[in-house]
Amino acid sequence: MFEKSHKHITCSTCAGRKDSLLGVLCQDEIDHVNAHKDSKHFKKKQSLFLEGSSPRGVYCINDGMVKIFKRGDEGKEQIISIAKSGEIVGFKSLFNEVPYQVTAETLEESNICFIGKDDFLDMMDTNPLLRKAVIKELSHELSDREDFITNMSQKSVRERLAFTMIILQKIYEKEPINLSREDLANFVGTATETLIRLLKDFKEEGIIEVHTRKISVLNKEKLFAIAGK
Amino acid sequence: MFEKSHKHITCSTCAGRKDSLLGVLCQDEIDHVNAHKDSKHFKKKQSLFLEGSSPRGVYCINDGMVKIFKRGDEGKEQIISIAKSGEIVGFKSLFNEVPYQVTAETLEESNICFIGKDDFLDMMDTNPLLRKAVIKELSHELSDREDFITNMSQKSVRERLAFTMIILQKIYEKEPINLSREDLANFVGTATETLIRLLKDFKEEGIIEVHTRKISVLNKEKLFAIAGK
DNA sequence: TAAAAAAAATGATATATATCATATTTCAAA
DNA sequence: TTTGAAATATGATATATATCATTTTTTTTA
Repeated sequence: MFEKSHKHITCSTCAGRKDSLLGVLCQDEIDHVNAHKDSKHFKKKQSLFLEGSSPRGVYCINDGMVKIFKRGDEGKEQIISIAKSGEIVGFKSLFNEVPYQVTAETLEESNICFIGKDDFLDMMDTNPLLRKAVIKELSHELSDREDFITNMSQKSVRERLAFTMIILQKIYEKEPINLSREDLANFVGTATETLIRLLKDFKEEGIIEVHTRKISVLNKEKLFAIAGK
Repeated sequence: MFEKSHKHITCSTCAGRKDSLLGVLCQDEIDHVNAHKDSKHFKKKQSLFLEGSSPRGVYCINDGMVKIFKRGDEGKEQIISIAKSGEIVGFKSLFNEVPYQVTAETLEESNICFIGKDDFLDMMDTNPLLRKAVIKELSHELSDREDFITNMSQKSVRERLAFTMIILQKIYEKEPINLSREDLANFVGTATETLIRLLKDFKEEGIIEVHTRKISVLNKEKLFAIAGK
């Protein structure tokens, strides 16, 4: 059940934590985080942090969804990833000692906890498992991005849309994909109008079903076939 | 002077090491690496490792240049980065426990040392500085890739070429850029013919000078202006 | 519930870039 | 030095996709 209040969210009962980076923490550490973190309720379209600002800590999504994007020269967003419950965002720039290179903004109402930089870095120093998990996560994201680059450069928009729908379906699981056409376009890396037209094609080909903005995948196999590899 | 033999390369006299990831090692560690590593001479177009194969260690470029690329569905290469003397390649997949996601191949004759997986991971466990350096490097590369994605999706080929030339000039320093047109195209993410035509434009605009395959940048400012941001 | 604003959809058009074909130049090997 | 192969270059053409304009639908707010 969605909790709207500013009430404290308890780490030990946080459903997402187990499979997150913080799943490796011991009880002492969880207690410490729990005591020091900040629980906050975010409305839709609120930002957690902005590209160019200085990192002060990490954000732990208890409930909700967050888009991570960069702005190009003309201000157009390129969505890099979408994070949901159980995921931790904003830790990359912590190690880099540079301002955030991306912006994080909620896609829907969300409950998100904030863990201060020092608390997080201290845990990194003392907990080898956390360290390993962070390094592994960074490596994983890196190869993800390299895939993304290759897709961007070699696939058509139609192929990329199929690929993106597969990713989004994993994120939304049983729920229909619920993103604005503009966000979708900014994830695929295309113009909104082009995206809308391709979506129509997919609809006519029986690959997806659309209810206003919500999109359900009907034929995953076809998506795979279009996306390639 | 370029050393062609299979002779051992000595870490303590390796010019590149100081500013590399391994610049943080203490004397003991350097001695250990020096005793355990493998020095190898690579001819042009030899691969260090292949996408899909299992990581066995890391490669430390003493002298030479290496391209890192992925193959798209149709086998076309997308160059992700170019590494040169002093850089270490192939460490990402080490932490990921997955096969290499990219291929590394020499662009010219190179002397490259190989450090076994266990040796490297052991140092990571015992040397906090190395750990920090690796994490920082991963974070840095990550934001690099995210820039790359945004450029790919929002810039024209002409803009991307300008951007790529700026990067390449940093890599080649005073030397002219020495890459095949195909490699250049595969870095920019375009067709070879398109790349050649744009190169011709740049030449006619006095931005670059071309001697067969070697390209010198004459007007860096113009490149910046075209690349944007 | 109506009015206003935002998002989605459609249409017409322009163009950057890919693709295919062919010619020319450069390089390597005999 | 000649020969063949590979790389580079040029030309012609097709098309996917961006862009701009407008309409329709949906959502938000008063």
